[in-house]
Amino acid sequence: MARGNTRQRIQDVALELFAEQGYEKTSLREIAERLDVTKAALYYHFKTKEDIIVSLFEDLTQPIDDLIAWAEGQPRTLETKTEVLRRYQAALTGAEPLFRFMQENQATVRELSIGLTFKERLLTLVGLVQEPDLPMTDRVRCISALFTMHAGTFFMQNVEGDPEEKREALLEVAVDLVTQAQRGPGSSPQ
Amino acid sequence: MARGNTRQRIQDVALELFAEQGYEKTSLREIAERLDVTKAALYYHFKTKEDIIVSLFEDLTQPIDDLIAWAEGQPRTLETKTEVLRRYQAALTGAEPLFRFMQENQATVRELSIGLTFKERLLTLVGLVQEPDLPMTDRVRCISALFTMHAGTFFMQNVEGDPEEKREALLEVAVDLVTQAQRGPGSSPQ
Amino acid sequence: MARGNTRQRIQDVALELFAEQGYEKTSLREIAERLDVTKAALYYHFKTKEDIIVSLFEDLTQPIDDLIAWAEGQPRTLETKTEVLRRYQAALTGAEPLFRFMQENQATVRELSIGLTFKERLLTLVGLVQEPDLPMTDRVRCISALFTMHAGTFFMQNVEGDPEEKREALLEVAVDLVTQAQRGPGSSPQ
Amino acid sequence: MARGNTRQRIQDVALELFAEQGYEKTSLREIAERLDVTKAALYYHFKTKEDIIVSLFEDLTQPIDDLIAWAEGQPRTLETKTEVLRRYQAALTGAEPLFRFMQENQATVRELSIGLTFKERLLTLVGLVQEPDLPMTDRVRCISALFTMHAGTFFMQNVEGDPEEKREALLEVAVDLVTQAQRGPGSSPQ
DNA sequence: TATGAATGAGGGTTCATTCAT
DNA sequence: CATGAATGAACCCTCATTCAT
Repeated sequence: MARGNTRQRIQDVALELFAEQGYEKTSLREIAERLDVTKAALYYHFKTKEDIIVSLFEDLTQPIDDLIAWAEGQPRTLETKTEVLRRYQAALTGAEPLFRFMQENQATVRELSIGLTFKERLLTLVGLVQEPDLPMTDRVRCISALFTMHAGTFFMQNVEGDPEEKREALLEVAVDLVTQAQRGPGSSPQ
Repeated sequence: MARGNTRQRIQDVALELFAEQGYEKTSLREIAERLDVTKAALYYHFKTKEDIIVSLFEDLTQPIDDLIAWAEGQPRTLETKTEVLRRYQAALTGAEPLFRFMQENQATVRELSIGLTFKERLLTLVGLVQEPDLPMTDRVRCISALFTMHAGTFFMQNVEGDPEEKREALLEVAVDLVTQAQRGPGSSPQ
Repeated sequence: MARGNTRQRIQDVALELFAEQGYEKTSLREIAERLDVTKAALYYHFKTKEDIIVSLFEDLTQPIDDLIAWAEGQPRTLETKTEVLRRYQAALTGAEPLFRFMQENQATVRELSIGLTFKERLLTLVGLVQEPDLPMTDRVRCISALFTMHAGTFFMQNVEGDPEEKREALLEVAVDLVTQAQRGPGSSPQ
Repeated sequence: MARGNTRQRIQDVALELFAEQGYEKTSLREIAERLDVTKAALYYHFKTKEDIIVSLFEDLTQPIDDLIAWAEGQPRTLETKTEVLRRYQAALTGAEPLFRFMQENQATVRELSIGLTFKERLLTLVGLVQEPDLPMTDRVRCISALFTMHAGTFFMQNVEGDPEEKREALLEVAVDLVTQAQRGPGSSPQ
């Protein structure tokens, strides 16, 4: 019935299963069965199992690269930084299963070559919200800001409360951390 | 030569390989080969592959349970909370490979029954550094504090600087976050 | 651009690959890719993979059948025999890749039904250069004559020397063998 | 019942099937079934399918290396050369299925790394029955001598006659060729 | 304490082939 | 003439696990 969109359907089902059970524990047979096609059909659309996952990452990488590119063209003000955090959270929310998968399968992702690339991107992002030559404490604050949103997004699901409210709280704390780092040493509230 | 310590050696090698390559990608053959014994020998010491990993987690769980028990017997002052964070960081540092493994193989750990248990423990820990009925923002701060140390410990390896200094910075930021949360409602715009 | 010659191009590429890697190790995908068409396109020109190889053999069989037919119409003199060897060598040289393929993939060719046919043809050829009722030694000489050219053609590539000179030497030795067999029993140099 | 000899039995069955159907067309399933064991059992004894075939070749290589070593220690007389041929024929006869396999699966063997090695050995053998600086014709005679026995051994099965008698005839012709080459240029009966 | 030998299930991958368009 | 999409069968291989010794 549906046709021409098989590639997309493979990606969807694969992501769902990868996120649910992990990459290694998800077999191509499983993916194929859920799509009601043969394993061999998958190979018409993707050269290897790894190719499937890599294709998913490419879809993810783009928004982040866009964000980095945008930020690099802006003045490094608090407003820009806040906006970076806001957009990063949006990206996280928009591609939640993928990010969840990435967070929960780092050991796998690491061998994917794209894995390192992602860590680099995260470091780049950190660089964009922090001033140069900051004391270590403030650099940690910036890293913490990103992690708060990153990990928090997933961990907070175990916490009761309105999702929207939780998201806002995460962003607020992250912005707060970056703000404190912005003021630099000596200005932390006594 | 060495004798009676085979069980321990299996655990050591297993942890090392699990942390390096992930649980699913590490085969018993690999572990056995590195120990220069047969796969069958492993089965003398552990009933299944999962048993090996579970045994590792038990070694990890104890210190955290001790920490929780200790904290529950203390007054919930800032000093106590700071000490909780300090001790948690010590636990992290002392069992780094295991924590790293846990962080990078969540998808696997999740199915281990012990996995949920660990998330619960982390939530308990969060509860111990936060006052009841805190506004969402401050609850996020407490979560963030733990995550900062947790993820930071591993991520900071990609950042230049003296390890000791980095550790201290992580702790400081974490304590800072808890402190801010401590002041609780009334000090943040209500 | 080129048109109508696709069938020929398939044969060319197939032969090249079969000769290089063997029949079983050469996939239709490979052939198709090298021609920059789809696998399905091959099926427009050939009903099966085996059909491709059979078509190649047919092109080869003809010259040999012609040679046999010609020889059967000649008096069985030394001149005729020499000419048979000369023409056989010419056929070998002219269709080198195919003969090489045949020599190196006998196990495959054997199941091709055409395979037996070829061995028969070779035996027929042997019959044409040998007198009836020859002693075993002289029959071996005739077989040896054919083999010398056959295998020699390929093996001699590993030997240094001018190709033309090598070819002539092969023919000379083959003719020599047949000549010795011609003289029959009792005449071999004691 | 039988035990401890499984490795040997695998080799036997594998050789039989490889010789009969070719290497690529013989599946491990087939080998396993014929031995009434699981495919996995094969992998206990051999690391890969290729390993099986390589192990077969090693068993073959030894006698030839021995022959080469022996010949190199002898004076290069006609007697020695005759003995080389005789022993080579003995080796051929003793490991017939393997040689047959090798002859009929050259395309496969070629990629086996051991393949080239074998051609080298054959060239070495040729060197041992020929004087240095022989004219091309006589070098061809020496090559022809080896090929006569080599290919002849298998091809002669299609020829009627007592096997023993055929074998003797092959050897006689081979010795004859080497003898003619020995006398060198100018001595061949015109 | 350990090993040698084997198993059953399943993994990812490739192949020749088909057929509607 | 040719392609895009898919299939079914088979392939080699690896794994966790077992058990007699």
